[in-house]
Amino acid sequence: MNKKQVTTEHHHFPWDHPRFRSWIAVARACQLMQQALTRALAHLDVKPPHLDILINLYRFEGITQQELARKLLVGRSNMSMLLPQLEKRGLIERRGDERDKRILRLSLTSEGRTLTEEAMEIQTALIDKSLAADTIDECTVIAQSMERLITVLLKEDAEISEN
Amino acid sequence: MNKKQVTTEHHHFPWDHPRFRSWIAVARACQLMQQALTRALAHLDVKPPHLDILINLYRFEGITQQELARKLLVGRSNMSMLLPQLEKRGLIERRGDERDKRILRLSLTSEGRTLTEEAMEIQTALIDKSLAADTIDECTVIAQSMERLITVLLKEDAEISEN
DNA sequence: ACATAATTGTACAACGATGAACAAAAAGCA
DNA sequence: TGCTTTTTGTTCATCGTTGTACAATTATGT
Repeated sequence: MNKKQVTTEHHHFPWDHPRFRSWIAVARACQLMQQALTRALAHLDVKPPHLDILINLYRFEGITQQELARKLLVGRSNMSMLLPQLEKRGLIERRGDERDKRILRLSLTSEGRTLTEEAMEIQTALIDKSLAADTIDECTVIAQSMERLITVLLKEDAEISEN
Repeated sequence: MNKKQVTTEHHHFPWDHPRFRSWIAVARACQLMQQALTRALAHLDVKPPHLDILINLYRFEGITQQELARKLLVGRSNMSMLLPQLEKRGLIERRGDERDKRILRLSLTSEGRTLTEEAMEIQTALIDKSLAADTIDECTVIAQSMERLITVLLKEDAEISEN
């Protein structure tokens, strides 16, 4: 009994499948992290989607709504819903471009920048605590694996959009 | 210029922070995987939340709605919305427990089991393709890291719920 | 036993995300 | 130049998820 009889395992059930198990863990971890981040940011009246936007404006000043939506992997209509809210709160500015009157260039106000820095510190602290048991090497393995996966799936998306 | 002047890097920006970068990649990968899975399952008229339910009923026959919600990290009301849909489609059954008349015990019908097996194969194939570049060892590193993270955050949740 | 608290599932209102249809502007092309 | 196509952003109807309030049932404690 219990001897290794087969070298090519057949994985009758998905949860016996190493990649499947890994991915399930990744998905659950994401869900929990999202919930934890939502609570951690609540006192700033900022939710994860808002923070995603703010961080990208922090990095890429003058980006357009379209580019922002593409980076965040959401639809343009989503930006059309969220950005006016942030604008009314005085966190961001939307200025029309002179050369191309279709596009709106986005930037943080100084209050927006301050709030973003606060929120990023909270998020960084949460991530740090959650991954505290991992070495930097392990983090690098994870990052590279996920970036490969992102590349694979984005390439597929592009091919689908081509029709 | 460009000489290494500091040995203790201070990570002025989050995106220079290894753990932060790793986590951002994880989150984006999850988003893309969710979208890809939605498309891959569309022809079965099954969406990722449905599949999550079906897989858990496949593994844990006779589970209650409460337990199911806890496993899936969603609210009970969510189950109250989704399960009747699956029941009307003849994929699952809900039977009241005799000893405790509050709870409903869930199980798959034979059609539900068949559909679940089909859908799991699709999901497994997608995961396999997406993680094809990773060795089993790398997958194990990822799974262990994520499971540690899940443990950490679940423990926090429990402490918060205690009040 | 009885009253109170906790658990389980449901109903509903509120919020967020999505995709399709639309208008305005720019680019491509004859 | 004029016409069509593409790009950019908005609006709106729809769907999914959440949290709260509620009813029914069970557990707890005196």
